[in-house]
Amino acid sequence: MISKKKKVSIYDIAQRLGVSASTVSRALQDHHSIGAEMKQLVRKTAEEMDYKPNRVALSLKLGKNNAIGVLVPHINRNFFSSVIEGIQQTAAEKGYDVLICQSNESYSRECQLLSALSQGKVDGVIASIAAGTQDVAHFNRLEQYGIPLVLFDRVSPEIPAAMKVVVNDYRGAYQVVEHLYNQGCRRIFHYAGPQHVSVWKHRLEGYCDAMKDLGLKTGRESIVYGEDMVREEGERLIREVMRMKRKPDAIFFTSDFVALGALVEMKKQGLSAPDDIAVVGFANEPFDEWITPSLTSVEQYSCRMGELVAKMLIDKIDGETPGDIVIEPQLIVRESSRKNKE
Amino acid sequence: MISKKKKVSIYDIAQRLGVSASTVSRALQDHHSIGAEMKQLVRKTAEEMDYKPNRVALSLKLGKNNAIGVLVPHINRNFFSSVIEGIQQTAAEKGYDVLICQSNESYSRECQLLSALSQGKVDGVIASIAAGTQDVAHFNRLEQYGIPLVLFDRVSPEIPAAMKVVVNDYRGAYQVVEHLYNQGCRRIFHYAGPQHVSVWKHRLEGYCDAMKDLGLKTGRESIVYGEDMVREEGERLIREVMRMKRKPDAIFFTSDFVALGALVEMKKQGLSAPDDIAVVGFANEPFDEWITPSLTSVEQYSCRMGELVAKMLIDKIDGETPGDIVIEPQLIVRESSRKNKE
DNA sequence: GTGAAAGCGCTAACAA
DNA sequence: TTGTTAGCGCTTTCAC
Repeated sequence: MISKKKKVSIYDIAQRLGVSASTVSRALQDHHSIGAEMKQLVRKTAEEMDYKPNRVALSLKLGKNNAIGVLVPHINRNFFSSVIEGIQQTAAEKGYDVLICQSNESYSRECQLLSALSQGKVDGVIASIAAGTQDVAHFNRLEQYGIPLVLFDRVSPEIPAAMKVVVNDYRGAYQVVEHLYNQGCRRIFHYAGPQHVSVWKHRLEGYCDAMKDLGLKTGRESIVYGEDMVREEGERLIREVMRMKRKPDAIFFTSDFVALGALVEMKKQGLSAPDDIAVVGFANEPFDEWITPSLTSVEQYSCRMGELVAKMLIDKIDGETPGDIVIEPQLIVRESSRKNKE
Repeated sequence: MISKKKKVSIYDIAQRLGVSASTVSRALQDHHSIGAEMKQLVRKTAEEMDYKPNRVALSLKLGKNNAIGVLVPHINRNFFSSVIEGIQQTAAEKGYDVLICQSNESYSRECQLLSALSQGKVDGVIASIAAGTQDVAHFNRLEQYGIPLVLFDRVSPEIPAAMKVVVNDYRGAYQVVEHLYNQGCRRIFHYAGPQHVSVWKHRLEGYCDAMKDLGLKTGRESIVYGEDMVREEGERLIREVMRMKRKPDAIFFTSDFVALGALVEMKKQGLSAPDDIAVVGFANEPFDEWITPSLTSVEQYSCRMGELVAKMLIDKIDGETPGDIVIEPQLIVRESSRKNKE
């Protein structure tokens, strides 16, 4: 390997030109106190010498990194990678770098990562809380260090200083039940997620209220609590349902993946959706429209969510105090729940 | 908002303890020249004062960032987000931060981002070349600045200094053709991607060689060149195929998304896969096994790829010179091409 | 075993 | 219009 070229600094330029470093610095910043010819000359020389400003030095000096940290449960999940895409987009436009971390849904990992993010590399943090997290004190600590925090999707009321961007999960769930009701379903079950996670809690509330408002009963049997929200849980549920004397005529899953498992198992068991049991998911994963039957779900506008959340954080970094945002979700009706063919 | 607490530095600790900053620094690093009691005291005080080392200052001083830059065409694509997940995992284990950028397949954006990544924030770069890129000089420039580069998946032979991690696309494609041949297909078409992208070029080569070795003809008609490799192109292709006098009995798509479009359009046109036309994709996207018929594809071990690529870059940063890696892909046979029911 | 001082690359008072 | 200087927070030689 040939010589690793020494990086060129403003001092090198200054020396070559016989001026001081500050002149070079100012010229490069287009400072008004520098003459046009000088600016021209400096810029030309910088170009020639292939000068690149050192952003680390800049950060240290200015106390500003132009970087934001993003902490999510998983990168490789359509919802989160879409949000990240949105964050990236907006951040890049505003000149911010994006530092990515994943908690793997683990509380201890989340603590570690937040602590690392407090070590001065980022100007603010965007996060979505891990499923394994019950105590959120570590998030509040961030603000103590003066690092603005914006939460999205999985939020907590116990982090007062954080701004929030969420989907109206309550409304989304409510609409799902209404839709199922309109399709003629009356015995509607709900597969709920762990209740310490905000989104799953709100969806359950939406389900319960809608059922009540429509005069439908929700009993012990009609609400099932999931754990990891993976495909296998959906398959398991269907096997359980097969053993029930009074089967549901619809199941509203709080996750597309669990719903997918259910659809697969239903096929295996000779049950049809929507005719035997209507099925609805949540999150509108891309595969929803490709599977058979295609899966009714709730769109959360994840990419847009990322854009909003990034904009909100950057505004906060700039000293503004934007308000929380609630995104209205949209029910996407597909084959798995459409009984009235119109 | 209450007072933004001033960050505590080693000087604050030193002052409180009536010792010098260097003592504190050394104590914190467990330097041998510091007495056990002193170390103990410093650590306790640091804890009490909630001291967090400033990693920016560290970077500047040491000339080492413990950060790597990742530049991909799109974050929100299963293949890339899986690779990123793998990169993240390994990087985190080795104490590296991960900075994410996306080129959106655009050449000019890729140039900009690489230039930004040369500004001293990262110790090395991992990249996969944008589809819009023909000239790769900007990648070679990185090495001039002494920033190690590792390419994955979409690579180029014209970037000599970069290490590479790729899938054996040639073998993957070759195996697809063999498989289709064994299923009785003889008129096998290939939907190829833009040929300046390495992976698509190699897949085409594998296809051509396999066809030749098996004594099958490949004519002008049998190779179709795609552009953006999206669903719609698959649908379009099937409509074109409908107009042909001699239809293919199999189509090997170089992308699962295009294959998906084809399957959808085939259903609409009343064609069945694999009976009328066997269909194979590439990349083994998660939805492949959920759609009907399930889609035969080629697994690329993307998450593992991310781990390897991160390890390789970090080794390179540490001054080692690891060799290129070729991952052997695996053909996953599913309904869309399985004619002999065994 | 501990302290003083230089310096990583840059900016921004303050001087001239 | 330009130069001098201090300092962002840290490590590390060199001295004691």
